[in-house]
Amino acid sequence: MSSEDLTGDELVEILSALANPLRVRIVAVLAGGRDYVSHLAREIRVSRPVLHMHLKRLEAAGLIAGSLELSADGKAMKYYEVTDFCLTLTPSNLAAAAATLTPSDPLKNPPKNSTREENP
Amino acid sequence: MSSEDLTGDELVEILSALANPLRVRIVAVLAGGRDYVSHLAREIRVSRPVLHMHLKRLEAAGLIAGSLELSADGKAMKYYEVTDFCLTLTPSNLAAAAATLTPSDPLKNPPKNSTREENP
DNA sequence: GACACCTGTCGACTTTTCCTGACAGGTGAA
DNA sequence: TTCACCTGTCAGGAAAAGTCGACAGGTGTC
Repeated sequence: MSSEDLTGDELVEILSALANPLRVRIVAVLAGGRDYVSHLAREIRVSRPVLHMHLKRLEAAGLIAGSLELSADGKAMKYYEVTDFCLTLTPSNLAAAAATLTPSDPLKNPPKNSTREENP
Repeated sequence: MSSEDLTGDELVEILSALANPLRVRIVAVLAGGRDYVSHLAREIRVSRPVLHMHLKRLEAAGLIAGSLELSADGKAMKYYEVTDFCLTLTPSNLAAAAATLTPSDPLKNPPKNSTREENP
């Protein structure tokens, strides 16, 4: 996973996934070895609902990957591990990514007063 | 500016500064050349108060630098330009940064039900 | 004087993010 | 059955982020 292969939106999603101390810590722990949700929650002292949300966010960004497995005694365990990503952030790199950004979301701008269309 | 020189908190600040489409676009425009606030606001179609906030955020993260100058006709112009940063994000890199994170903020956890310390 | 341009800040509003507590299901062991 | 462990989800509220409009100051030109 390299910086050049990403669209601007994907890059922002990755960056906002990493823009949180707790999520950085999650990635850090998983970088030391794969782990399952409940154990990870005890490891970093957070509740499982919170951890579950952050794991989903990290997985959606493609930074970690989860797999549901069955342990030796038949219990379902969801193991997560990091994907070996490598992003390089430089001004020119960001400029290239910005060129592929969604153009300022026409979905959420106009519902205000739209009196500018009659005056080009 | 390299990834290894940063503390975990600084890294999170940089990441959260970049975790926004508008701010990525600001950096992208400034990567093409320095610019002053009002012109930049027209360039990317945002109001000046909004742009001002985002510029402060980017400057606080050390990604851009502003300098107040006087134009030829005596007007005060605040020019911003990008600093040539270069961050590399990898799992091991994040693990190293996580080791220097502020330890989960003891300032904002306890103010819930504290039946043990009604008398400090 | 009025106007156009530049700089900044303030309060109020809406939206998003984050956390909590309680809930649902499942398995195996005492 | 009861317990301990595993999985997931839901509504509710607190905090932060983002946006908007109006305000303050400055300069120079018509």
